[in-house]
Amino acid sequence: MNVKILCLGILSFGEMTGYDIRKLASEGRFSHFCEAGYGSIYPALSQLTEAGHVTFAEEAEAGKPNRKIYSITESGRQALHLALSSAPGADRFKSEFLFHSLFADKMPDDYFRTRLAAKISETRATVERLKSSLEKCDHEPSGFALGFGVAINEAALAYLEQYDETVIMKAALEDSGFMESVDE
Amino acid sequence: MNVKILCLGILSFGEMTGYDIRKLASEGRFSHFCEAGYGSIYPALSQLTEAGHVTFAEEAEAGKPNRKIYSITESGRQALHLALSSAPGADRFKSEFLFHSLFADKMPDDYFRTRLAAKISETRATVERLKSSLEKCDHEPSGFALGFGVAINEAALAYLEQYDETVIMKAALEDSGFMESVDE
DNA sequence: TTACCATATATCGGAATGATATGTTTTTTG
DNA sequence: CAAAAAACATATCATTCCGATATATGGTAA
Repeated sequence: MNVKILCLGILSFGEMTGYDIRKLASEGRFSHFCEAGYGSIYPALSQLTEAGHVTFAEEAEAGKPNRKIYSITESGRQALHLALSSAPGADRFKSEFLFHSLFADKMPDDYFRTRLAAKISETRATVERLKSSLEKCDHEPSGFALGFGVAINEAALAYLEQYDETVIMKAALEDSGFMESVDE
Repeated sequence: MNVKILCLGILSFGEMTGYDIRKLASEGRFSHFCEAGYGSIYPALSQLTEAGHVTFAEEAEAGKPNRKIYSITESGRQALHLALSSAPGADRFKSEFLFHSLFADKMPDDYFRTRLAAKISETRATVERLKSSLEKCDHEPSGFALGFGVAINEAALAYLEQYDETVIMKAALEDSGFMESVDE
């Protein structure tokens, strides 16, 4: 998901600074399906300015250095429209947690249980955050995207919680010496 | 998710070529939570060889150019263990589809419906693929990861299908002129 | 008052992405 | 059966992206 198109898309909702764009993209209401840091946003905005797809008004208040408020141009809207016209690339999910979990059997006993617990509370927090964003949201397309986020995170949470219970049960059975008496 | 650690992790399951690693990472049973192409795997393997974390046996059969079968070394296992010891980074989900969907109301009528339909069949295929992998899988940790993939993709599918129905209903109502008669 | 956090811009090295080049073997299909 | 397509296998390269860091100010909490 090209950062330039991402910037154009976000700016199509209203003018703002590069700082604001980063906030929306990596903390705000778009952050559950995209990600972009300063290191990609500022260069993207420079290139977009050069190409005439955005312009900025420099605000030079007393003391404060400079504050560039970017806004999308007509040519920028056309570029965005063009990008939206071709089919979107495939979704991609990356999970270091799942990667780590592959080696659960080669790591200390508490390894997986600790990570699972952390993941559960993290996911719970994500669900809460997305739900409250969804409640406040009056823009239908954003609501659709937020709803998607809620749906998959709730499913993830349910899966992890269910797994957690079976793990706890297993551990209890092993501790009580029940497994050995059955296995051997 | 560092490609070097990814390679070490995959090689910890058995020796194989760079080609095989790419296949597992971007088509195989790990591909639903990671992604790596030749452009990152081959350099990673070179660096890992230099560092002594992997070694390779060059197979020079008649005609065939070269086939490097990589295997992890003891130092590689230690490096992997070390990487696994620190907490995993946050999961990240990127969706061009959701990004595109943000602009549904500014695009032609059939725009969103077409993309939604495509996404639904794509997701259905993903669910099927993951489920069949899960059935064949006898490695418990991999089963956990696959189960996670099934869970979130099934949730995504359910969400999209439900949304699709409401979209179809709305379109039908609008076409029949029902909406106008109510709205005005 | 000292530290810390939010605002805001910007750069830089290292890493990853995506496409492409090259060449062989195996499989499919007309 | 031959031609075409797909799979096998390594490798590089330009562009893009990531993560950390530098800089500077104003507000707020310890």
